[in-house]
Amino acid sequence: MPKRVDHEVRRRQIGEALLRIASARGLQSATMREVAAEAGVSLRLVQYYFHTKEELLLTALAYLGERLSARVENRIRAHGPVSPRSVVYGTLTAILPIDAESLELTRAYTGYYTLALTDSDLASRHGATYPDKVERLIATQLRTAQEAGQIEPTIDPQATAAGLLALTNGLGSSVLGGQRDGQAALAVLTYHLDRLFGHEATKSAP
Amino acid sequence: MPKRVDHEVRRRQIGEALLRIASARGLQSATMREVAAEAGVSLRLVQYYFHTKEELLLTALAYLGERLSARVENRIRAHGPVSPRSVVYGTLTAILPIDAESLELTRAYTGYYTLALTDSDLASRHGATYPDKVERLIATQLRTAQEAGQIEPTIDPQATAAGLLALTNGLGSSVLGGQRDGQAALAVLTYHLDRLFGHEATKSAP
DNA sequence: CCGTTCATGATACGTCTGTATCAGAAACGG
DNA sequence: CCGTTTCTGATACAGACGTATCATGAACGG
Repeated sequence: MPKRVDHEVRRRQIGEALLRIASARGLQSATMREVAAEAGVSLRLVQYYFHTKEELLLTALAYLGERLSARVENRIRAHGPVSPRSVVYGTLTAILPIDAESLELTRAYTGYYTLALTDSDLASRHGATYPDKVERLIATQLRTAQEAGQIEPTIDPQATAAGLLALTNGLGSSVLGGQRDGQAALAVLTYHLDRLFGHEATKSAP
Repeated sequence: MPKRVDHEVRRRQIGEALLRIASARGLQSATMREVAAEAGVSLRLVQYYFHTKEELLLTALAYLGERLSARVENRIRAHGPVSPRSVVYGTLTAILPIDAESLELTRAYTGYYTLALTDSDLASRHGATYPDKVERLIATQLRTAQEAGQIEPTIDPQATAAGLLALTNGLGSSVLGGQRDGQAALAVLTYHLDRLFGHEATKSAP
């Protein structure tokens, strides 16, 4: 039986093509024909690997989630010694659109986010637990930092974690909207982290 | 000359119908036919008052901006004595989706925001100066509060203002996404304002 | 009452969409 | 070489979209 190609590889190629279109021209421009052209395959093949568009949309969303998670983990590992501050910094800067990859990811994510606001099918068929996970991760790190005496004991870790994540998301929106560039957003985020942790600590991070 | 109706009134009725659809079912559901049905008029009349859909979209966006500005001003005036803290609090809570009106406004705004990310026509034909205005307003208030000794002299008003606005926008996104309700978001915002200003001041605000 | 304005109705056109169906070509394992 | 798998091509269909064009009715100022 001549099974030349891995179906999962083809599906991922097509799914990534959709994400590129969603990032560059918006999710409403990601039609079956456009995705086929972007992936360099025929429309017929897209229908071959994804029987319906909803399946393609959901699969690409799963790929997007995987890439986001992988980026967060990579950024955490890349920021040297594993301290609460570096974990929080790595996590939040992974979400912030400061380079080409995070720009593509956040732009595509915004499209899905807006679609999920009105298409309840997408929201129900997709676990929206991602932001909650990140928020809990940060809250845990803040508690650890508090026990280690690295941040003020009077702060509320839960409220602060929610605030930091919301701050980062809001900064990301302003970057996508063209209100400021990624470096300016990173400066604002760094400023707030500096006020939370010691002022001199963040400067040593790359 | 029998000029029975005010054209501006009719245009506003139709434009508001589009905003209701954009908020409830998304901007992609706001077709000419749907808008006509929502406004209770014929499709022909929508074409009569708006020669093209882009004109309708831009006009409704202008109405949305007016309603947002009016809401901010009303909230500022409603929060009693005009202090920097009450102005900042009123401004930010006007943006936060905590009641029916702000929910509709922020939901419609999100649709336009996402559309503007990819349709450069909309972005160019519309002054995106709104967030900048709000940020400058808050920064000014923070400077005033700093001169009056109401907040710490070591904080950066500009970075703090950008952070507060981004925080509020991020909290709003989490409310729309169903991650938390409006009251929880308001609690997080109040917590951060309490840490910025005196802890006992915000409690007196309604 | 008469003419202008406001408004409706039915209908149509061209385009794009997701989806489906035909046939057929290219590649590779046995 | 043969058969299965992978992939393409052309084409079609029904529906929705923005837009346009007909005719026609209702209301009100002069």
